[in-house]
Amino acid sequence: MSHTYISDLKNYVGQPVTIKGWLYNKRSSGKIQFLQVRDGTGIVQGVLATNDVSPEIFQMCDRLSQESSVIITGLVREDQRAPGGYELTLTNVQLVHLAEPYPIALKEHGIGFLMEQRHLWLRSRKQVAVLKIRAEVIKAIRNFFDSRGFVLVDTPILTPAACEGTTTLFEVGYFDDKAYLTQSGQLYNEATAMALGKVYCFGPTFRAEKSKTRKHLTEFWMVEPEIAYAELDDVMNLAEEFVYTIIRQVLENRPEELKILERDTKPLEKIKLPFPRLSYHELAKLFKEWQHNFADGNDLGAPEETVIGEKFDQPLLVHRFPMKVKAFYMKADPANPEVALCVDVIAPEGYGEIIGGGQREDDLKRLEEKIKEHKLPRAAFEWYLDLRRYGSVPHGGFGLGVERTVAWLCGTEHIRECIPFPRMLYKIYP
RNA sequence: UCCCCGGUAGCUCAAUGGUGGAGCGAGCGGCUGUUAACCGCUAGGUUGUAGGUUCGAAUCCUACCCGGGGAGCCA
Repeated sequence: MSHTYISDLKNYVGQPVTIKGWLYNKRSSGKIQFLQVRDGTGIVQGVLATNDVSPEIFQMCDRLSQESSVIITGLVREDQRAPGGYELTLTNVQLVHLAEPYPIALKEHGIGFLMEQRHLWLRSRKQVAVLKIRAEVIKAIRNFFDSRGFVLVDTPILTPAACEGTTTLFEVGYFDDKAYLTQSGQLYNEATAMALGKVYCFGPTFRAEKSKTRKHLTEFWMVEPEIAYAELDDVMNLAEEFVYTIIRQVLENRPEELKILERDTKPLEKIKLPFPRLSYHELAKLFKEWQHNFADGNDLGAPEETVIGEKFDQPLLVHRFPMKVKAFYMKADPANPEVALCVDVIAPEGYGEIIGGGQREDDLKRLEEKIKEHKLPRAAFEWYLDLRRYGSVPHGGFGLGVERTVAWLCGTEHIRECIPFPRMLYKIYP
């Protein structure tokens, strides 16, 4: 049986249509009922009058519970009184399943309760809007790289050792051995970039750190481009064009969803290329001027990200951090070996670091020293060292966190709403 | 892992040492244009768990469990 989607109703004014969906809300005045039905593409109000349908159908509708699945048929009319501008004069309502009393009412709920009901919470308007924007961000990401000659290469989820050796990994059994869930595809991407030139990987990433903040998930999605023959400036240029392209595409294609989320789009509209760039030391000097208590030499923390969010209305590229606070594979700046050729992109409005990346160490000897300094198991990195033995070239790339980006664009308080089923510290249900 | 806050009806909350309530939701009834509709009635509770103080504990104390917020680390 063919049916129409609510998002297409504007093309059917004056015609009868059938909608298949779920009852979002209902109001009744005895002889007239208003059924609000959602189908994933939108919500439409159906008007049910005693004159238009049989008494059996009218009585059945009077008993409909929230989220009951229904198939409704009626004439499409334009009406200012209807939410959405269009409504259906119903001629038939078919009950598919009468829902049990629905736990999520159309009112305020606590976050703990909603997270327990995540599988049902996803049906509500704002959650649907967030998921559509997430899909748009992912589409923008893939389109950006695909249209620029990058090849999508999937890196492994199960890995034999820590990529960076610093953060805590999820350990899993691997036959008689141990394996770890990936925390980054970068090292493998360096290998594939030497094969294909420009590559990107896009997949889930796992961090077993006991982080408990609005910016952390234990399972999150990351896109990581890697480019052979690229230096830090190339990486920074790519990163800012990339972020800008995502913003423009979401503003262009998802205005309705941003509106549902009550996102003030002005701060997003005014983002322009190029983004401001500061070296770590320039930024440290600014912190001093602003009388912000910042220990020069440390990595940026949440308080610093908040200050940056207040002082800059554009994404900020911070480059050349001290080597000490960065991973072993970072290449030192020939002009000042104390700092790394790396870059973080800090989103405005306090959303923090959305990109981390830079140029990789391409010299065999220096990389061997760094592995020793960081006390990493050399044997696990022999293949990685091979990349510096056979045609080593300058190269670099970055990683962008999808949920942090979606949280920023949607203006959500917490990134847990930006992935369908978030995994967080001690939370894995549903 | 550390610091702070909380746990009372299905949900959101009130009751601050003296008879546990309201709104929403649910059930029943009313209403022909509702916008989180409205009006009336009904049901709904071992106050997170265990112990302690007290004539008397939702309320004070201790431990534990669970949740929320923040820090560090990171995307």
